[in-house]
Amino acid sequence: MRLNTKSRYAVMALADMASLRAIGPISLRDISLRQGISLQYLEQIFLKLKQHNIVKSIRGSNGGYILSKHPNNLKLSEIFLALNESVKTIGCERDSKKGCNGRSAKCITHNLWDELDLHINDFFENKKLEDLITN
Amino acid sequence: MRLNTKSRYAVMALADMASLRAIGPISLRDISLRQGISLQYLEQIFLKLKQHNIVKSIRGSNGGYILSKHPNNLKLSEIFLALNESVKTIGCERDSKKGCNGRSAKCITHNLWDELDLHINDFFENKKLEDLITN
DNA sequence: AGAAACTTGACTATTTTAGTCGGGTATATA
DNA sequence: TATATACCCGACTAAAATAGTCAAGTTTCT
Ligand code: FES
Ligand code: FES
Repeated sequence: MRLNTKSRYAVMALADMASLRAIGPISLRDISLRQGISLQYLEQIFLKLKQHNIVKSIRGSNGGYILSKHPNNLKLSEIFLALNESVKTIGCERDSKKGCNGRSAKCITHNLWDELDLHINDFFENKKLEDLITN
Repeated sequence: MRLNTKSRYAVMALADMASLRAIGPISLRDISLRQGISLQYLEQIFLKLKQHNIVKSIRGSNGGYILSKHPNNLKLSEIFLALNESVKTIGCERDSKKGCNGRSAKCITHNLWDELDLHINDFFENKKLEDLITN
């Protein structure tokens, strides 16, 4: 069970931004250099972050991105949501009438995976971006 | 972030066995039919479960598998361990001197993933197989 | 003897991941 | 206004992981 790099890099990049406590925009190029993440990969990631209003973009020379919210107010769950990295340890399609084994009823372990998902989501709900840079 | 089918099936199959509360061995063929899991895939899974002493095998006709422990005493973490399904959401190699970005220091998010791993492992440590069949 | 059931290694199709490539568009500044 | 900087975005791809299947056993019960 592992996290994908997009989600990890997103958190890394945003933590990088937050730790600067900058006023103006921060360019992806700088984040790329500081964090060792491919610039073009960062662009993919920030496209989604922008669509979910986690960052705002400023185009053109001297442009870059700024955080839409104060790090104290940005839950990690919002970041994961933006990247479609849903926690879905479960086997069955969530809305389907059929269970994970193609039968109609929920399987014997269904509730377990539901609980696990909740447990993991709790973690992300209770972590703020600020928490990453203050200790 | 998803669980692989081997781990899910392992828990399903063991829960199936536990819920029978049988005295004698239970054949994979029966589990396969009841739970809708490929017999040959189950064989792969039970090989590992046996190697980790979670089940014992009885060969020959009327053979099958029996649980090595009472379901009340079998933590889910043991099952995941048996299938090498370690929780490793982290980016860097755990023992390496280098961080996830190839640099020497730990990255800004390293502690976060460590905490997440602990959080998830807690869940598995505190769940017993018995918990799946009593409610 | 024959059937049931475990044992094991090798193989493979599919899917997912982790990116790269290439061509844009917008804007600050000289 | 020229130019460099930096965001924008769809398409593509190599590599790895996943989710199995296949084949050829061995053991033991009846
Ligand atoms: S996990 Fe939902 S039916 Fe099996
Ligand atoms: S996750 Fe350990 S150094 Fe980045």
